[in-house]
Amino acid sequence: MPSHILSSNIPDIVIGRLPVYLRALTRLAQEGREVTSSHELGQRLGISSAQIRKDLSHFGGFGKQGTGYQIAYLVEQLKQVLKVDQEWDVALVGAGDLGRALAHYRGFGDRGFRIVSMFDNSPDKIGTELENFVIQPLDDLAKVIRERNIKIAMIAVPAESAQEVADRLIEVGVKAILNYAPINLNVPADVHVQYIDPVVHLQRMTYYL
Amino acid sequence: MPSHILSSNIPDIVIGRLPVYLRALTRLAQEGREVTSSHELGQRLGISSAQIRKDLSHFGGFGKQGTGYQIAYLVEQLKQVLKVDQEWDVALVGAGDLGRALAHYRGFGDRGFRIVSMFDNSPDKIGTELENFVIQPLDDLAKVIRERNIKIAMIAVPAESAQEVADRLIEVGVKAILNYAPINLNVPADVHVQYIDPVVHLQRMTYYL
DNA sequence: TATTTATCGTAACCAATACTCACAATAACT
DNA sequence: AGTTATTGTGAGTATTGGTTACGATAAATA
Repeated sequence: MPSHILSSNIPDIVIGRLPVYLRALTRLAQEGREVTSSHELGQRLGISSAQIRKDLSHFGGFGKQGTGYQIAYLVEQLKQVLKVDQEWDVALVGAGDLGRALAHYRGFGDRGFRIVSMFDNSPDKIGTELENFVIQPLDDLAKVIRERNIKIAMIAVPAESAQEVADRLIEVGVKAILNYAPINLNVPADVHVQYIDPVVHLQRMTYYL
Repeated sequence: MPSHILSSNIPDIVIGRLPVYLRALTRLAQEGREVTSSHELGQRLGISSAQIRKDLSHFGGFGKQGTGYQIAYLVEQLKQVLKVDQEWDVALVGAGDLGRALAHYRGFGDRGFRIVSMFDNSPDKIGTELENFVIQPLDDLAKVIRERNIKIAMIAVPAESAQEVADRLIEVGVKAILNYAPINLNVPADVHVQYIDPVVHLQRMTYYL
């Protein structure tokens, strides 16, 4: 077992690829495959086989020379590394079109996440039932998140209120935020943020057209 | 004017930051500000001022020593660089929860994009009116995209059909794809893809929790 | 059993590059 | 005229990201 497992100096870019590997492997498993190789996986993902082997080797030797990788086993190991071998409770703030689409999305459950509560401050939305929970007022946010010890939240509110929502989330212990609001958030160093802004993503491509 | 403007060897990572600068600058303008500095912008975005100046210098000198950057002018210039000083027609494939949320999203118009047609293959969705267009059958995809010369598409269909949809889009000339389906797409080198998978983004953070 | 083929894990290497630092140049303000 | 603020960029550095190569191992085959 490599010593650097604990030292946590593994490049972010490597961590960033692991979920993609995991997704592809899960899909392979769904297709009925039991074994794969770094070559095959690389081909599917447009990544060199060496890169994949090196990335994985940061966390241990998951394969067998001559044979390849047992898919089920590798999936299990990657889930452990990414800490998604458990189910995380997630709070969702904002019940607009996007918030509701996220609430309906069926893809969270089997990949490690479960939306357990949803907040909005619009009177006509509060109290509405959606999936199996009720939309709660923003004022209950602190209480609920503290009680359930929620560490992950998704922000789907307008840009104007996003920073304030983030501040409140962080104050009560949230450490990871998936931000759909088209604005940069200022957060302490120990809080992680991922941004999803379709326009930014589109604008990253138009340059090359 | 630097000579390397044309040579197009500007690192992707730099291009990737420009939309974020643009977004922050637009916001500053909305707040009524007229001038800003690399320091201020950097502080807002958590980036060093030197980095911002260097990024911008790839494309020309947009600021004034001693004064800073005229926000309106810099916005205009960045839009030009990113080619979003025009409005791009975008096709949207998939009219599920997510597709409909995207169709309703008001944030595209003023940032360079306009969804002009929407496709689905479910009989009960085809023909439905949504915003100001009618959901069309997938079989019309080629015709419409060719006619309108659409270069950008968003994919919001299940993983199973995403690759096939991508293939059809590419065949009729689409060069940029924003893929919401949780699967990797195989595309030719001249086609650009950006991925949005909330679960992948969440899994990139759980590692650090 | 010996040989061939497939594949992993990793050491060594290389090159890109990403970012910082420092400073001259310039503008505005006092 | 002097002070302060700020840009644009040249130089330098460290990172690091990725490739290549190869020994080790496993399975298949002759």
